[in-house]
Amino acid sequence: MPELPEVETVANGVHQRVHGQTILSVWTSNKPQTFKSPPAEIADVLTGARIDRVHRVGKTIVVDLGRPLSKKLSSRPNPEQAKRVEGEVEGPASTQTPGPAKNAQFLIHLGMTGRLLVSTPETEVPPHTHAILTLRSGKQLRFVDARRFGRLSVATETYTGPGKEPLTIGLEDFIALFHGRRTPIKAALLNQALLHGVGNIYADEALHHAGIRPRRHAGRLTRDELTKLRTALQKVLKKAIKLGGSSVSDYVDADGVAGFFQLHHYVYSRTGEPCRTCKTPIERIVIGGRSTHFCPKCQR
DNA sequence: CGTCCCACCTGATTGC
DNA sequence: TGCAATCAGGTGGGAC
Repeated sequence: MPELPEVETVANGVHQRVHGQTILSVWTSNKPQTFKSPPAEIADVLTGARIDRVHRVGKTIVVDLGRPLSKKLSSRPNPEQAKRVEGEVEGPASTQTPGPAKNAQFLIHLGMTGRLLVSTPETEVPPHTHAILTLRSGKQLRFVDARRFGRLSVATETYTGPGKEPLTIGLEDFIALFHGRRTPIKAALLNQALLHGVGNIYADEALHHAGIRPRRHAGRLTRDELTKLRTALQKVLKKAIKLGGSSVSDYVDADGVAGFFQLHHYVYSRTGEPCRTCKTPIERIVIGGRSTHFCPKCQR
């Protein structure tokens, strides 16, 4: 489910629930595909770290980690951690507890079905759970992902994502992204190396709002059309974030996905239904292997 | 290098 | 009802 608005909603919800807390222990599943960094490294970096901030870059949830200054971390000492910390240079070792290097980050990509849940330990662990972080408050942060397209990793350098942020990119930069590209504009919008965060739903919705056919070559769109497209994209994403804020809170509680489908789509998943603007039936085609929905009358 | 296409997975829905 | 085929909001790698 997760495109930029969903990921932002989840990140904000998780931030509110867990920021400032220290990670006491980490459990990971044995499904190697889920882990882009070795599970042992993830556990090593996370254990003892403090969650300073949870935010979003593109479609990735970024957890900024810090090292708590305090004395007592865990009741059970961990020899591996102790060894690693000795080797670190910064700060007086006596006041540092184990944890990541400065500016370390925990990166979570939800893939198609990934969920981040904040649960009590008593809550039954759902099927397809791949990571559990136990926090000092006693709560657990759990990563659950049935389809296993999601990915977990740690980074030591600040993660900036593969492309530009759709919400903040300036007009000239936006126009330049598409210059000379022969690929359909729909495919270009999905290319995370250009804009990161835009997925199938919001690409279709933005193109409809801008009145542009999804098969148009990106490089042949006029300045005027690209100006409209940027405005439409930002408007659609912002509106979805606003709606998501209230309806997706369940993502981080117990039961996941409830509610986000209330979103007011104009074309996505509305094949054959009347266009909300002109009543013409919405058409579905395939571009780059992705289903694509548009109004043949409103979009040219 | 840019673009296309498929594999990677499980589960929900559709169709026979 | 049962079961197989189809489809799903994402991405990375190999083919062209």
